[in-house]
Amino acid sequence: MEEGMSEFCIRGGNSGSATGTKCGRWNPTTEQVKVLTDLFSSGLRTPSTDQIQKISNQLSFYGKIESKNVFYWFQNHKARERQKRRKVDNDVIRSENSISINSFTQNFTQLYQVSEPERVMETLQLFPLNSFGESESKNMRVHASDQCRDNTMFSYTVGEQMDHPPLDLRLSFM
Amino acid sequence: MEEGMSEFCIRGGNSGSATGTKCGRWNPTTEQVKVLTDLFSSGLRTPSTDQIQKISNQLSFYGKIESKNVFYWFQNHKARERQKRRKVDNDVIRSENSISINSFTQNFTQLYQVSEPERVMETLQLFPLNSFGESESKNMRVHASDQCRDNTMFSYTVGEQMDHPPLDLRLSFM
DNA sequence: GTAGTATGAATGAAGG
DNA sequence: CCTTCATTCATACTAC
Repeated sequence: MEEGMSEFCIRGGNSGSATGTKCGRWNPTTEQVKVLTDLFSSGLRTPSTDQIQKISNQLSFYGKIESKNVFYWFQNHKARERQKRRKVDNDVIRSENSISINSFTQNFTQLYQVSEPERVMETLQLFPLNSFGESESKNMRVHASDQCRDNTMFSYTVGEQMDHPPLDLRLSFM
Repeated sequence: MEEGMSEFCIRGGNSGSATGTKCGRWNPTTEQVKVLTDLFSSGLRTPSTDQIQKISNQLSFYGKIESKNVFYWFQNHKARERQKRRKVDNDVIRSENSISINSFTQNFTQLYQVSEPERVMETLQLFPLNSFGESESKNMRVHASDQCRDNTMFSYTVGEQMDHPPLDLRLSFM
């Protein structure tokens, strides 16, 4: 079944991300993950094809990557963020409601901290006209227009350790 | 990437599962494992969010647990059973190719003991301890169609014609 | 204390 | 978007 695995990727510029393993699937480097994460926390959630292309192109500097990897990354990240929030919320609710057998153990149960308080905004210029506050209301989903592919301009620059060209995702027609 | 998920667990109802150690990750008690295993062998393989919540809630009687633990448990258990079965199948094939016939009894049992009826039982009241009865589908997902394509604002659009058909750009770069 | 194994957690990749 | 599968990483546990 798995004979067709094939493909070794030497992981050229890998710098400590994961154990350099033979990969049949994309294994992002830490830099790639950082950039993607920054983009995400900057509000980018569903990049357009153009943006995907540009991001992918830029990230290829750090190692092998394809557009679909970027696409999937955003899909997964978004979905899991949502899923996590949902599960955690429910857990908190449940634990508040339930009797809690051992009292104090459950006292400071899930502090959880859904990561990413914010702390970003290094040098990202983006969204000329859209707040991207990432919802804060737990059970509500309806925030008007999640983010309508409006982010026409999306310029990203890493401030630290510049061994790569700055990411500029301006769309073509701008 | 780390969430701040450390915490420790006192392992409330622990009764001999493992050496009670401080844990950075969930460490199920024997009772919890037993219940989960029972559920699994009853045919439950992919519990819904609702079921996960209930199971988790019930299992919290035995010790600290979160819903994601239940979720992962089922994911892993199912996956590993499948994995095991796959391995067995391969062995069977191999042995069939090489030596053959007389070992078929053994292979037979191996092959067929794992298959299962895939039925979902919503009545998992194996736990007489809590009476909660409401099955509130609190998980309602508004599914607000946040589909705002390009024509969000300027919707004076000519006629009915959208700019383009609802193309799925997923395949464009694969 | 090291190796090996069982298994919790995470995530890339799809499918629908 | 949501769900599921496959693989992999990380760690608790056991045996030596």
